[in-house]
Amino acid sequence: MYTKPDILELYDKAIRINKSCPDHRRAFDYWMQHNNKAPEQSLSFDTETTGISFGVPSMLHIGNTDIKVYNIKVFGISLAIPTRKRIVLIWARLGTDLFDEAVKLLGICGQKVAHNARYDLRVCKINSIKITEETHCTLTAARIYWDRRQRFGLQPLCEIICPELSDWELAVKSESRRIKSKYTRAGYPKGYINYSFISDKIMAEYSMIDSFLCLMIHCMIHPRMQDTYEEVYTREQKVLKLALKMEQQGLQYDCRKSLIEERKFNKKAVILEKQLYKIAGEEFNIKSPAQVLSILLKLKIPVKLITADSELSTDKNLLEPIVDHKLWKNEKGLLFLETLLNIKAIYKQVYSYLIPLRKRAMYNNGKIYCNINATDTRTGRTAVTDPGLQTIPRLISRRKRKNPIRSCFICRPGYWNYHFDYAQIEMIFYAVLIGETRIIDAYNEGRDIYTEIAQFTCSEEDLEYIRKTLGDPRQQLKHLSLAVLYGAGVPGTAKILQMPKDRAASLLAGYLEACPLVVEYRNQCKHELYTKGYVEDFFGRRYHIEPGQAYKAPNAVVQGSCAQILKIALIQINEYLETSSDRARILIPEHDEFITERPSADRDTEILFCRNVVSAMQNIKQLTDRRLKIRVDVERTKTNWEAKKKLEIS
DNA sequence: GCATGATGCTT
DNA sequence: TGCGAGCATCATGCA
Repeated sequence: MYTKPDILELYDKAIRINKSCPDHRRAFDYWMQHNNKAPEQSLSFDTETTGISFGVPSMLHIGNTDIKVYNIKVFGISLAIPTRKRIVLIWARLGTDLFDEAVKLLGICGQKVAHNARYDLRVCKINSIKITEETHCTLTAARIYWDRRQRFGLQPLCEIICPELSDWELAVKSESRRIKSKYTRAGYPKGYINYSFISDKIMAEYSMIDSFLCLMIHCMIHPRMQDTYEEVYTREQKVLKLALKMEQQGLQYDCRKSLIEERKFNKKAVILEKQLYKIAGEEFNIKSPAQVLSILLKLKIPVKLITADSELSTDKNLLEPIVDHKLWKNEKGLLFLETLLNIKAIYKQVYSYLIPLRKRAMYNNGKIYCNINATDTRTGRTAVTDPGLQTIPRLISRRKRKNPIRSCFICRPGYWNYHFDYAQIEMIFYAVLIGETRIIDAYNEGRDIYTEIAQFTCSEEDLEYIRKTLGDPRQQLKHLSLAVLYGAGVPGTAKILQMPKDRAASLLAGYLEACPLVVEYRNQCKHELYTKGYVEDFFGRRYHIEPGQAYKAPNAVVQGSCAQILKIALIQINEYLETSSDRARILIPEHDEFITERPSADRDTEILFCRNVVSAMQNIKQLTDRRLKIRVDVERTKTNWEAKKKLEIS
């Protein structure tokens, strides 16, 4: 058995930087003054690394060669260990005895604490550092305890908790800048310099305070988590682990197919570019809004056509109607706009998706890894970054064709992918929230809610107008309903539905008149914001919003509640998978959808698997309490995401 | 080199 | 009076 005193003894023999560091003295004083009590057998830690991207090696550009460097390496660990009488801070650099002891300590005793634990746990895993106990995350706790309006890096948190200690990272920041510019001047490539270049003295002062603050924050918040937010907090703890697991699985990506599509797009783009320059009479940078505007003005487009909020703009939503409804009486001009929109759509596909995704996959044997951020958003939604896999296009805009990007995401050999999608969950939650029984009833009886909404909110005249100028009324009413939920006013409605303001105003007025509960709920929110300063979601989680921005409240409550449901579902699906013999895995969450994979098997077990997942998604107390059975659509594919087909399981 | 604005993709 | 939550790209202006 390894105990704390061992490392403390070792520490006594090691460098004693804290004796001479004023920052540390201030930190100790602060701790003693506020008499913070740390949980028994706890310690906080922080890892210092030489790189920050996961799954993607950093690239060094040296001369004409690109060199791949897998450089996410721990080069140091700092610990803050509370003992009965004092708090011991340790900075241990890779290669020292102290480092080895620190690693051992992480592996055995007591409760661990880290700020943004997901990151540190990931780093430790990659570097084969074992962390046995549950790790608490101060970032997660801070997000829950305060509200989600602000960022909660360690420094901003410090401003809230202990402003007198909040300038501890200045030295390391300025040193980092100094070294970077020195090496850059000497011709070293970008990204070559990291914190491991900084002297041990400065690094130690910085890093020890870092983990100390983390411990202090934990001591302050954790008891309150247990009192008030136990359910929410333990849920986030579980999701944290699952996010880590999903991040490390990666998604299969077909680089060859991607490259082929890329070339097709580029070929088209070259032709279109030539056409565009010919019409314009000169070459210009199509990616620059300013240059596009000047060309448009040169072609003498009526200024009011491209004006939004009294400012000139080249926004797609502004330009598209001009082409679609021939609002500009100029054949050449319309051709210009049409070509421009097509080129921009192609650029989007190629530069935002195809190229970045392919590059990532190429360096990782056809796998794409991402960051799954389960806590760090205002409403508690899960965000996926680096790359942002939640925004892969469904259709190519303007052409309304199936998008080739989705066909590049392929199933692993021998596996099927299953997509589980909550049907219209946000609208239903909204209906429940405001008590709109007409929508709930329609949903429960299996009717389409937007068709229903269209019937009781629109006059015949409006419906006729929509049908004539915009197309399918159901789709438009869906847009309108969501816009209302998001708090859009007349200008917003006009923009979303691409109609004149007076028409939008009457449509919106009709909608609100037919749904008085919408207005009533908005007023209720406003009242709560004025009296209490926050609104609560179905889980008792609070959203602090300025009363002046009350229009944001309904959306926060709905989106927040849905995010919680998704998290509960994630945990329950995982629980099922762990007990089943399916060898199935959750690949990634996408707002109101889960993508999973499972080895191919016969139809019976497949249906059973789907039913179990679906029931894990439906059997949620907060749903059943409200007599809600949210429909879950299941789709499956054995090739790629674009080819997925609906699967009936009932 | 960095911050900011404009734009566009998702739900 | 009012356009929710995200992420990613590129151009531009400033230091």
